Amino acid sequence: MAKVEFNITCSLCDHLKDSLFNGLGPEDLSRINNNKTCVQYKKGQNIFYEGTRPTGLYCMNAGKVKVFKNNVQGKEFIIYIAKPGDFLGYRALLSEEFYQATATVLEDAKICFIPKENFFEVLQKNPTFMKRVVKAVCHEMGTMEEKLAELAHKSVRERLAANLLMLKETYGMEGEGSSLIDLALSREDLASIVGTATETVIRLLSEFKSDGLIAFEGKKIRVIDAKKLAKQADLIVA
Amino acid sequence: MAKVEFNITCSLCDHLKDSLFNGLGPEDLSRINNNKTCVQYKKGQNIFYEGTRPTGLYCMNAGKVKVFKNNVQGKEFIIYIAKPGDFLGYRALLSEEFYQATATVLEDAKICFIPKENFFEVLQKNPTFMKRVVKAVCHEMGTMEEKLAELAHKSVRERLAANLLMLKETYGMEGEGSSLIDLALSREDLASIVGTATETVIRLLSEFKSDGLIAFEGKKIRVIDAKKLAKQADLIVA
DNA sequence: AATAAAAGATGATTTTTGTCAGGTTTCATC
DNA sequence: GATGAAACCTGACAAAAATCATCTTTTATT
Repeated sequence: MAKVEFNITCSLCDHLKDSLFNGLGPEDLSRINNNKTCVQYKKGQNIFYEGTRPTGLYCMNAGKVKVFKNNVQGKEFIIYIAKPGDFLGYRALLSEEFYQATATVLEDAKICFIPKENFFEVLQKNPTFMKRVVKAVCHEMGTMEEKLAELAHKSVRERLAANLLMLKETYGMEGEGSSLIDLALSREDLASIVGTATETVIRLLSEFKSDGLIAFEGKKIRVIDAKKLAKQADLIVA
Repeated sequence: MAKVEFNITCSLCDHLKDSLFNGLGPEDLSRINNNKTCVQYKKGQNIFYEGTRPTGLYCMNAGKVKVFKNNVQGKEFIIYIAKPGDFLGYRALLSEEFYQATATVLEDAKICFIPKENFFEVLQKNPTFMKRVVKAVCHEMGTMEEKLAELAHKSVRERLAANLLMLKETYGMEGEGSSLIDLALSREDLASIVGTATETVIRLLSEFKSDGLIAFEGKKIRVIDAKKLAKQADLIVA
């Protein structure tokens, strides 16, 4: 599959407002813009690989990308799912380490690549931007701490419920009293998010479905009763 | 218990070399030094509480502190253990959020407090320092990603072995062919690190002991056979 | 030193979850 | 629209780990 390039101007990007680049002065933004390369990726293509060295920053313009680690037996654990406006691969770039995870396209994506020189240049010249990045990184760390504690002490049922709610928050399209998670996730991917076996996810999902908490809509999941789902997540055993 | 203050000069601090303050110019360092308050804490005392707002940065001079989250049933999960030279509470400070975890003294500690104004002042005036902090934060994030994947897909036995090795790396005092983990951890605390029940830790530890992988020395654990322990950790089931 | 409290240990039991094996359905491709 | 592959589903079973109960040892406190 050949790389399909495209172009887009940062200042006109639909997702600038959701991105950390938002608020950058015209000079800084054009420095980013003039040095970036934009590529279209198909579902299943890889953006970067665990164990390789980062050479720049990826910024999502369209689609969804999963960032995951493989364990010895080849089981995946999905660390996060990137959506338009998100940065990709900044952790390894900023810690000056190799990538510790692999990024694979879940839904056809358009992603811009900013060479590290240009990113670091803007970062160093612009303390406000630097501060914003630090704040975002530390916030992200907080959600990871949350996940750690959850993984340590919650049951699979609770974690699945909690993750469905989290996905709803991030990818939910609100309907009348319900919300569609706009993300074509396989059961296997969902299992890799929750940290469990695919079969277990399947069983629990159909339980949630028969209890009227969720519904299936093609490849997507609709959250029908967020309150009951929250009860399942919170270990408020009643 | 009354607060016991003490004083120490940053530039003369034994742990400056291990700290992120290392490399700071004399002017910046004295700004930190002149505004800090140093307090001695006894085992069991709390440094900060989940849900409260950070007002500055803690910097460890002596002792050990655990940073943990409590779940609904009161089960602890220990996110990390801070040692001399480490910063404490910087995540919530930099993300401008409430503390998401509680910090409690494990071994009598001396901890300096730097008001956030002064810390931010130095951070903003000194891009090199800022860069060093970002790098450290992102590195820390990497270890958390590692932990997440481990928690998701490894067995308790593997996680316990992996954590013992990690503790050895950080707190190990090297002896002849063995290494003492210089940390007075209760079985309960160890369980909170691994993310399991206390009884399970007790059982596995005594297995490791009878297999000659570790030995007990008072409240501390000596790693006798790191290689075999690594085999237990890696899921190289052979 | 006596006592209480906390930490550590062990056994029995139950629950949860992973694994394996066998199905069906869905989807993409020729 | 046939074919193969991938995804999805279900049941049976085994393994891992949590829970509960009880007991011993260690540590702290009066």
